[in-house]
Amino acid sequence: MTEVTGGAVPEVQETGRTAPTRWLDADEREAWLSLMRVMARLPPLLDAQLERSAGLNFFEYTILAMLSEQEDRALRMSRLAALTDASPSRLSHAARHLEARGLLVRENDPHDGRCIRAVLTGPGLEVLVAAAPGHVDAVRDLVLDALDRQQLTGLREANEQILLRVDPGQATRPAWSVATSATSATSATSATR
Amino acid sequence: MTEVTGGAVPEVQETGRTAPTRWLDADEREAWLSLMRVMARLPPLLDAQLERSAGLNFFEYTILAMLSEQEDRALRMSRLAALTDASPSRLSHAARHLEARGLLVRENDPHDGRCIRAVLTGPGLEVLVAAAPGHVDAVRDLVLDALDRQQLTGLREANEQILLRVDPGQATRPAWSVATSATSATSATSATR
DNA sequence: CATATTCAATTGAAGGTTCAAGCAACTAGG
DNA sequence: CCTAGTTGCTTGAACCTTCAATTGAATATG
Repeated sequence: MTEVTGGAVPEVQETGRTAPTRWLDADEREAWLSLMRVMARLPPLLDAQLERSAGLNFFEYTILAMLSEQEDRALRMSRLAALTDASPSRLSHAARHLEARGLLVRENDPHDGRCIRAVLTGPGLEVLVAAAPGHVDAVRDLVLDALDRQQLTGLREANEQILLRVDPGQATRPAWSVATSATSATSATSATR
Repeated sequence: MTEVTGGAVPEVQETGRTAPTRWLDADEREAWLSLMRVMARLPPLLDAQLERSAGLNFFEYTILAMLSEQEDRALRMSRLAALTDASPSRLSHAARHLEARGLLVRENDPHDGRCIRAVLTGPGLEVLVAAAPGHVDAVRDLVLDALDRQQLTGLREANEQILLRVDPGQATRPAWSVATSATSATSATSATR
């Protein structure tokens, strides 16, 4: 069988070059394992909650939330794809579904014939507003309320370091400031102030 | 449009009950957003690296890694599903693919006619061993080497708190101890000590 | 011992994501 | 201009995951 992560093992790399390959020590393994398990278990739970209570999956919810945060409730598809961490193709398929349900419409951009603006409809906003509280509660129950302020900061700091590697361009971050969180978006609800 | 996360908004819950719904403050939003983005971007990158270099996806790699950590290179399907955070169905489909490629075999468990033991084959171990270094390098590049020891601990602590909520039974944790990380497993390679 | 229930695993269909073209509309070079 | 190349988006096929239904084996109940 195997003792794990101990000795260095020269091995062929992806590129074909040889390298030492540093295996993981105990701390690194525990940290990596915990992240793997969160990544595996959390998204299905959020999906399920939204699916049950609003007939949306997490990705569809995020799309509507992003649109609701815009002043004109609209975004170009390419920008929307970046904000939702989705490929153009994935967004295009999802937008077709949402459009078929009347939750958004797509229209040509007058400034650039190539671009298409996705616009949140009234019914789309209604569905989002109805789904938001349950979703926020789920995020609280599963994530935020499990952490004290220090742990919250620790989580954020680590994840932001990781994002520097994983998403070097930081393409997905909204330019203006911060207001990207899919959850927050939803408060499109009431607080118009 | 919307100012976000500010005011409390009475709203109907999933269960139909009324509740205040505490929106997210700035720190919570930033933390949650960073986690969402890591969950969205990291898995595809690991998948792509493994797919290119070994013709495996992350899930298939994890299956082989889990098996390689066992003394007899075998696990019952249900146990394997728990260890890999997968549904029985998902594992069954994946096992069929891996078996078709000769990387594992499934045989009846003599102790319980209902159970099936998945066993890693020689070629399966070879594929895993060939894939391991590149995968570990990717995990280092994208995650571990982005963090100092304190951040690593912070990440782990927060994720373990989250897992207490997300996976109350802790069903997926290997009983014996720690050696679950998919990455570590791979060192089945050399270190037999 | 017959029957009902639970458990382990599989199956096929439905739904979502990725991948590799492909099609317009814009832009730059000659 | 006009041609070549780039950009924004869509499409269909292949792939993977989920969901509901099913089989067979073990266990519990009367």
